[in-house]
Amino acid sequence: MATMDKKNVSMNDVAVAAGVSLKTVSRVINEPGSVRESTRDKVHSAMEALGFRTNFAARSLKLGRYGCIGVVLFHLSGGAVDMIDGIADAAEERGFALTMIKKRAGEKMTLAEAARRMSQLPVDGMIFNLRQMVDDFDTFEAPKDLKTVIITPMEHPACSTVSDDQEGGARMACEYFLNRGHKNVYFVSGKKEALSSQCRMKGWRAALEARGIEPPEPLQGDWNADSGYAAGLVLADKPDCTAVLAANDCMANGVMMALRDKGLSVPDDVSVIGFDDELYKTIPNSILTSVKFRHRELGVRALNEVVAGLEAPSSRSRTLVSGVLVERSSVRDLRA
Amino acid sequence: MATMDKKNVSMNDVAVAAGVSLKTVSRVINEPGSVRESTRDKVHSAMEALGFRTNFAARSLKLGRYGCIGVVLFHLSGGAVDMIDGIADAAEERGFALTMIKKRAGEKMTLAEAARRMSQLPVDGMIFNLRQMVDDFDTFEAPKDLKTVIITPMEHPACSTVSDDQEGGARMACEYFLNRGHKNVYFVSGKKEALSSQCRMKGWRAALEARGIEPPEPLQGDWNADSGYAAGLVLADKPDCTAVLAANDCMANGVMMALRDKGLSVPDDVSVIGFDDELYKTIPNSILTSVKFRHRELGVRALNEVVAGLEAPSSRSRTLVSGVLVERSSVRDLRA
DNA sequence: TTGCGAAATGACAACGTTGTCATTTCGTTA
DNA sequence: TAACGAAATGACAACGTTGTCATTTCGCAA
Repeated sequence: MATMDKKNVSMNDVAVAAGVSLKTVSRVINEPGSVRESTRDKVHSAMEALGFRTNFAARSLKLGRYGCIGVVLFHLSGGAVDMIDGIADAAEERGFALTMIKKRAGEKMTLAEAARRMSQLPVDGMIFNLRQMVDDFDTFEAPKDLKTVIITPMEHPACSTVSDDQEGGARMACEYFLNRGHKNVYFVSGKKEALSSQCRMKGWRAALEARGIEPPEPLQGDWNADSGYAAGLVLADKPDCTAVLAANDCMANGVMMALRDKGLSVPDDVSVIGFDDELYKTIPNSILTSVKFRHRELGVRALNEVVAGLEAPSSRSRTLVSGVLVERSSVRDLRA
Repeated sequence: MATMDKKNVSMNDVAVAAGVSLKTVSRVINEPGSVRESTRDKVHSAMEALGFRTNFAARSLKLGRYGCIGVVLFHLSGGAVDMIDGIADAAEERGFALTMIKKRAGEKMTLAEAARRMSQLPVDGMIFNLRQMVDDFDTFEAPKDLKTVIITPMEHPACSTVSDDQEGGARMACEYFLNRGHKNVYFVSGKKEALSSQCRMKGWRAALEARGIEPPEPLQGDWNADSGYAAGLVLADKPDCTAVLAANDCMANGVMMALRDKGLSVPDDVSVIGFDDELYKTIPNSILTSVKFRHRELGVRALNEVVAGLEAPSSRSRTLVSGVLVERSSVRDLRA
């Protein structure tokens, strides 16, 4: 509606239109209480008429901060949606926006590169989502003035980290088996480069060894049902196999289908636990007991950790978000 | 290593340290060819020693652009990961970062609000991901200087839109049935507020009506397998039901399980097609034929559309990304 | 009405970069 | 060596906002 000659409407334009000074316009925006109502109205009308919007660059230049948190996606997988959702919601709540960059498919990216790129963008702090190992993990030094949080199950010497307690979740599942009279637990892994698979395997090993049980050779899967099915065929022939822990629900389902095809029943002959609790979405009346991680919570924690550390970027903490065992009927109690 | 007295190292600091002028430092960064090599080296050393990083705010203030594209997530669901992945990759390739905000869970957000918030952030253009209807959709006017692309199956009077061809995909699936001798197709819908479900239903209707077939009453589902199972139980009792189109793979699987439990075989007795082609991840040896949309491609197109329109924000286009029918064996050819 | 303190408003510099234009330095030819 | 054009470098303003400090206006009591 209004005349639109200049490209961008500045506070000065508003000030002239409203017949007040530049500073008064600034005050109307940032400290409205300190401006007389009649003046405020004039300014508001002028802003409306001219279609004024604060200039982000000028504002942050003056303030020395952006109100944005950087997010680097090294890897974007299924569970990442909920995590991003958590990050975004928490950011929203605390008045931050997100600035996002991503490792390009097929390209390598080190933490140092990611940090260098991010630090040229509008960010007050940053979150790295790191689900696979990266070359310079141990040697990486974060910019001293930019709080950096890494979402990863590994511990970092200098940066704060946040992670699902993958290891604890796996231990919990194993103990659930063992407490119900199972003498051993077989394991089907995910893709071997995935840290979550590695950690789940580690937790499984630890739980067995804690009870003096020698862990059997783990079966290698690739997250998908077919690899679980293949593993299930192998396991069906092992007479001592009464309990199987699969590194995700899809493979767990593959295992169950293979067992069934081999004439075995779950849970009567073999008990199974998976991870992620998502099978119920795809399988009606799903019976699979599963370890569920709270990815959303993970994102929330990561963002809060960054925001909390904005003033003290070199602080360091380690947060573990515990998993939950969602019980259904795929585990038999052998003591009964 | 270097002394760190000031909070931020500016070009001026570098210039002093290198014994050159401010402008020369600027040139080393932006037009290295125009600076003598010996000078360039001095400046580079100084930058290194002081840990200089260009100040985003000052730079964009001067340039009048940010190199960032805004992304508003009205709704974050499963398929969104791949789309975000596509947006992020395409952005990366074209040298843009992403600025992201999200509708808060449980809160309403209009397009106008989203645009107002985004236009105060560092963005040169923006993408709205809109998978449900929003109050001000038809009346919304985008900021005249900010290219706006909406990812949505609906047509917008003023903004460019990008979408999967949901309707076309559904038509394609129906015709696939009809061309194989089926006389009718039943439909199981997703959540009714979801635009994708609405469009899939619309395409299904259109395909049947185009052949003079009266579409049967659609069955209401909620995307999950259990609702598909319930629908399957109903359909199993309909003697004229030889073909079922389910609005996603999970429900399709539910339908198939119900049919099986009712003693019917897929595809011998009833044929089934789903959407999204993701069942194979969860079910070993999956037989389900499914319409797959290229979400990644969708994201890439959306980003490219924004970038292409940066100079002419008021331009308007409509992009449809076609789906693909992934054939497996869940459809019987009745003509054989 | 005058005087006074408080409230409201304004003038100006500064944030760190890049564009414009002027100046210096260099390499070459007469 | 002098003179010249090209290459390299520098001085200064400008982008649009906010902080500091000075000035004006207001409401109220004397």
